[in-house]
Formats: sequence, C-alpha cells, structure tokens
Amino acid sequence: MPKPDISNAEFDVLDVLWERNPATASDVVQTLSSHKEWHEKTIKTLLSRLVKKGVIGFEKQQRQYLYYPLIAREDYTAQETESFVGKLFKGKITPLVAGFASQKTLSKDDVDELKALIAQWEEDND
Amino acid sequence: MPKPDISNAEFDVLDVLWERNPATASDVVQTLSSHKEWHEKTIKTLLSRLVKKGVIGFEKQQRQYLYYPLIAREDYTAQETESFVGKLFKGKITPLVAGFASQKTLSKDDVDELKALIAQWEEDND
DNA sequence: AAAAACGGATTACAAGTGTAATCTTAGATT
DNA sequence: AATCTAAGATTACACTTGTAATCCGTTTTT
Repeated sequence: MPKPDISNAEFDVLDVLWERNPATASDVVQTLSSHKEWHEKTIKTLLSRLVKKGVIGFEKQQRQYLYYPLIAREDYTAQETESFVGKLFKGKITPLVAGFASQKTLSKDDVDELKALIAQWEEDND
Repeated sequence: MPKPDISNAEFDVLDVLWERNPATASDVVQTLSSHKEWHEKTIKTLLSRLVKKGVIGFEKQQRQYLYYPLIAREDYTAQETESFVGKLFKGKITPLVAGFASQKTLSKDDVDELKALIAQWEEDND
C-alpha cells in the first residue's frame, strides 16, 4: 500500500492516539482541548480521514468507537526522518546536527547523550 | 512577513536556484530535466508561485527573467529543522540521531564527523 | 412519549498543490 | 512584412487540507 500522507492537523490527532490507545472521539477532543482551538466536529473529521487513509482503526464500543493507531510512532518517525534528512541534508545526519547545534544551543546533557550514542556505536562496530 | 510555506514541488525548483543563481526559467527546466518528469509549463508555474510568495525574485534580462532566491538555504534549512525536530522529537536532536542510527547504518565517517562536532562543542564550552 | 442531545456520516467550501494548457506579446525566421 | 515562436501571464482543474455545519439515527432526559 502506498504510504498515506498524514497532514499536520491529522498528525496532531494521531499523536493523541499514540499516547492514549484506544480512545474515543471525545477522549481525543478532551485531550486536544488543552492546546488546540479546534471544534469537536473538526476533530471528528480528522479521525474519519485518518480511518479512510488506513492510518487508524476502530472498534465499535456500543454507540461510540474506540480508535487506535495502525502504524507505530517509531515507524512513522523513522520514515519521516529519512525523507526529511534525504530532502534537506542529502541523507546525512551530521550536517543536520551541525546546523542544529549552531542555531539552538545544545545542553551538556544533549552532548553527553550524543557521546553515549557514539560510544555505543563504536562498541557495536569494532 | 509570515514565513511562506514552500510546497514540495516548489522546493525542488528553489533548490535548483540555490545551486545555480541566477538562472533563467529554461536553465531551471534543463537542470530539473535530469531527475524530474515535469513539463516546462509546470516549472514556469512553480517559478511564478515562488515569486508571488516572495521566496525568489527576478530581473528582466531582455526577454527572459533571471531568477534568484531571496532566502538562504541555510535559513530555510534551519527553520525546517527546528520545526521538524520540534514536531517529532520534542525539540531534542539526540533521539533523532538515535532513531536514525538504528535504522540507517552510520558510516565510520559519519561517526567521526559527529565526534569532531562534539569535540568542537566541548572546546567552545569549557 | 416527545424532545433533546450525542455519535458518527455526509456535505461544505475556500485555499493550497500538482500538473499543466491556453493566451498574449514581443522578438526570431522566412 | 507576415508568420512563427518562445517567454511570461492567466486560466484550468482535480485533489488535499483546514475547519467546520448539517443530517440521521439512537440514546437520554424531561
């Protein structure tokens, strides 16, 4: 199946389902109400579109539906990352990190974590 | 001015202008012909849209226009990176790098470059 | 029972996108 | 000079996206 495009608004809805799975439409509405100004109807529409795209599924729970994601966040993230890095950095992470570091300041913790990652890599590949 | 959205197709055109600046429409058409199946008219449309969005500018060169970018690739890249990392990784690069590394294999060169980056950072911040 | 409310389904509608085709006008060709 | 042509301007058109409103049937409420 051709990987479905997930719009920005749809993503926000999907993101809720990744956190709280399964969830009814009104669960999603409630969760989003804290940081989005969306009308309930809007969220219902987005849920329907995600269903139609095959991104989420649902089970009838009496009157309501219980929605749940059909794709894992990790998979989505990995795909998006690959295409993003491919598009803007010719597939190389280093320039991404370099550019990021030159703009947003890295904390010592960030750097420590990166070092740990590298150490791990070196351990695996020696 | 509100940062203009640049669509995917528009990006490919802009990308050519970042490489070859200034360029006529047919320069862009020729450059893109190697990897895109776009009709010349399509590319002209994209150029017009980019002009309208204020992303590129042009100077009349007799009959043709010479187009050139109005925003630097680095700036665009930095902004996109920030929003991408913000959206998918809560603004942290480390998990991005970790996820990337677990999927696409890093080369030794990649790792060396990352180490160099970190060394640089530590030198600047001690 | 009648009315109101709620849940999902269907419809709406403008702006943005991908992907050109047509129009217009000024140089290039014959 | 008449015509062809290439360049940009304008128009096209279906699909997606943001953002709901309306419809329809089933529970609640009164």
